[in-house]
Amino acid sequence: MDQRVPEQDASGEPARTMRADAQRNRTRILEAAETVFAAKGPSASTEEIAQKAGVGIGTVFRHFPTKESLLKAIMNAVAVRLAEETRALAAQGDPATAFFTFFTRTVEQAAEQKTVVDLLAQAGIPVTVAKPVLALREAVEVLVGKAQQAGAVRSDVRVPEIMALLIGVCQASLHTRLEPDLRARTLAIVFAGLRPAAATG
Amino acid sequence: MDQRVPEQDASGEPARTMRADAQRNRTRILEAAETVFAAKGPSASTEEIAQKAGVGIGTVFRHFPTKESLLKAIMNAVAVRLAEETRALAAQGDPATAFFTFFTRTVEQAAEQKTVVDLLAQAGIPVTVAKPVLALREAVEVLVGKAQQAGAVRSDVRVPEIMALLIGVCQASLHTRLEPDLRARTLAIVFAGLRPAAATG
Amino acid sequence: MDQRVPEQDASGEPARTMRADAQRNRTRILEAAETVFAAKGPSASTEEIAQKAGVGIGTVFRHFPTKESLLKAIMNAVAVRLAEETRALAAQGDPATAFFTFFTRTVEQAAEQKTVVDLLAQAGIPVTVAKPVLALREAVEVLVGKAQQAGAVRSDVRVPEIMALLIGVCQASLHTRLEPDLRARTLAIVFAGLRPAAATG
Amino acid sequence: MDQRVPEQDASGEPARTMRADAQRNRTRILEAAETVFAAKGPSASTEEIAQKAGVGIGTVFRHFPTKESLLKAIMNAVAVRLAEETRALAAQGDPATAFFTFFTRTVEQAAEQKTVVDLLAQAGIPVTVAKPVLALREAVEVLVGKAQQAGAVRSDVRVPEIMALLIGVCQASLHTRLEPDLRARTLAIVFAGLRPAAATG
DNA sequence: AATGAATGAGTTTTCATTCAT
DNA sequence: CATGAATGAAAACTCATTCAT
Repeated sequence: MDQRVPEQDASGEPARTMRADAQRNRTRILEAAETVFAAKGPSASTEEIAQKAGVGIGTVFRHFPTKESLLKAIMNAVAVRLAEETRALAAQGDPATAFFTFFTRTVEQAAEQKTVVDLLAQAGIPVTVAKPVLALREAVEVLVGKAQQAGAVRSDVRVPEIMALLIGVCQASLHTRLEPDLRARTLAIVFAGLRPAAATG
Repeated sequence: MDQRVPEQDASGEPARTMRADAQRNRTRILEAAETVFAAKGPSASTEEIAQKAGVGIGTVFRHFPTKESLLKAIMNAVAVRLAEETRALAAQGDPATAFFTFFTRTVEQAAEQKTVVDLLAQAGIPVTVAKPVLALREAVEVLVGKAQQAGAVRSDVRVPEIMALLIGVCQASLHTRLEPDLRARTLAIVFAGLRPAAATG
Repeated sequence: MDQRVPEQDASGEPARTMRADAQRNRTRILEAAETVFAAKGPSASTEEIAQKAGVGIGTVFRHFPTKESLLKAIMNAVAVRLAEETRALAAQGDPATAFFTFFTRTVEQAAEQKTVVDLLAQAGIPVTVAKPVLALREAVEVLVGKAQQAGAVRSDVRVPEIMALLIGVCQASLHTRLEPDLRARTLAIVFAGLRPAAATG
Repeated sequence: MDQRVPEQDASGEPARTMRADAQRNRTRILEAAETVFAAKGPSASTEEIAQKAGVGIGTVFRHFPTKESLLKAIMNAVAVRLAEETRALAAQGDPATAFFTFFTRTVEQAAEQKTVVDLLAQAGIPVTVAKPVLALREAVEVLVGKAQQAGAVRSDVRVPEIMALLIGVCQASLHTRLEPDLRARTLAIVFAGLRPAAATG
């Protein structure tokens, strides 16, 4: 009677084999959590998330025994998505542009998503990061590497400081709340700093 | 018969004329609050602050009728301090260096002080900021102006994006927690982006 | 699988379909609240009510998100009860007696119940009263109308002043605390004032 | 150096011999308390009273060691005033009218003064009433006695029920908030009940 | 004697987490 | 498994009362 689903995950670590409805609930909770946390930050109440997901609060806690675990799960989910996008960009044509496009796009998303910022903050710390977050980090490394080979990014900069800048601008973007113009000018400075001196002169 | 103290302020707006002991307590509360908020962020409990300040909780609420008002007061206090430091730097010798010194120093402080970050976040938003925060903003403007006249900063960058970067790097610094090396490399990129292209080539 | 109870209400507005235990708790809270408020007035603490009801304080606030809402709920509950009693009296035999019986009985209850008094006070004010309180007001109107048709109450008195007197004597009764004799003499005066002059002479 | 004042009291029990300024403060506190309690009921904060009186809160507590004692003091003060007015009415011309005038006037005052109501409530209870309140009670007795001798009030009614009615109508008047018309009709019923049957027919 | 700052117990309210249904 | 009711430990805030100035 229990229709098991082989787990496609793509949304956090747990879930080995799950009843179909449980799987469905898990997804809905994650989606709701992402929306709510994105809007109100991590202090949003679990109850609200349950409501938005259309499940009882008990169900939320069955899937994620702790609020913190829920937070981690959605970070991972976002990480997976971002990593995918990043890999897609890396696979595309122009290596010189790809990295800057990624950077810009990420900051734009962050302007509306507290979650992305927190996520990136985690990716910046090399300790105890879950696999999906590491995957993101690696995808970025690839992107940067190609950009450097293409001469679009100075060869002496390394990934950690790029992540730091990415996080920083994302967070600043959050606070400056959607001022596309200002965002562009801020990015321009960072990009100027990343490009080889020759490329600017 | 009530020995009054003329109030030196430099630490928040209120307090016209205050009994000496009240003044003392107010200061201790602000210090405690700064420490605690710096360590745990604004969700730290008022009770803890009272304890650290060595006063009853009622005393905290007598001085700051709302948690938010306490938060604002310490933001202002930090702003006053930062603004003073900034002005001092501006008055000093080399305009070409002063701005970069300020930027670096502020980021270093932020690495340990959540408060500074939140404060700067406020300074970045031009809406309804208290006077001390505005004062800080203006002090930065002066500093940047001088650096531009000295040819140390590109003349087309404006203060808002500089504030955005400052906030961003401060916040990133908070998350990367005390990695002086990484911090230096991150700043190097930003500074490279700020300097005129000619200066680099 | 959640045995629902169709709700008989008669005790406040909310609660569409409720789990049996929740229904039980709701009732117990209302009873406790009525007792406690009756004894100590509306400044009694919610905690005490929770204790008397044998539930955690959280449960009280789950059912009544505000102290005020609890207060309103019990007023409504009492109103419902009073209105029912009043209608029952109106349906009974002698219209000439029914009204006076109602008046006397209500005052007797009030002698022990602060709540009833406050409730009646509400019924006396024609502004924004909840439905149950209005229902009570209407039930009284019927009762008075019949008494007037039976010639037991002067035809020129109207309901508002009767409510005012009812409230007044109830409140006085509260303060004079259980002096049945004095209560009777007080009511005698009011009743004499309500009866047609002819009936007295 | 201490200019003592022989105490004219008229405002509560304490105060044997007092420095002139202390006496002044005491009076101002009582006045402020009466205003504030009248407006907000006994739950008004002592701090507010101190402020309105223009004294420090410590001063209030020096004069009235307990909030309750302050409450009692102002009740007494009002009682003294009422008793005086009552005696004045008794001394005047028409005994048949005096009592009804007193009743009406008192109710009118009560419509705006919570204090008067609470005071009268106390007067209704024969236990442990302070002297001034007793004085009021006696003044009313005189008034009623004269009205009865003049045949304006039934000879079988006694003071306690009259006090009960007075309290009741006062309180109702408080709740019905200043509806002069309704107040008049309510009083009419009570007065009809108090007058001898013959007088009505 | 006056002042007003300090105190801390008490009150309302929220929310993560558990558990009976 | 799902549900949502129950729980109770905080947390913010109030206020009568005390006490140093």
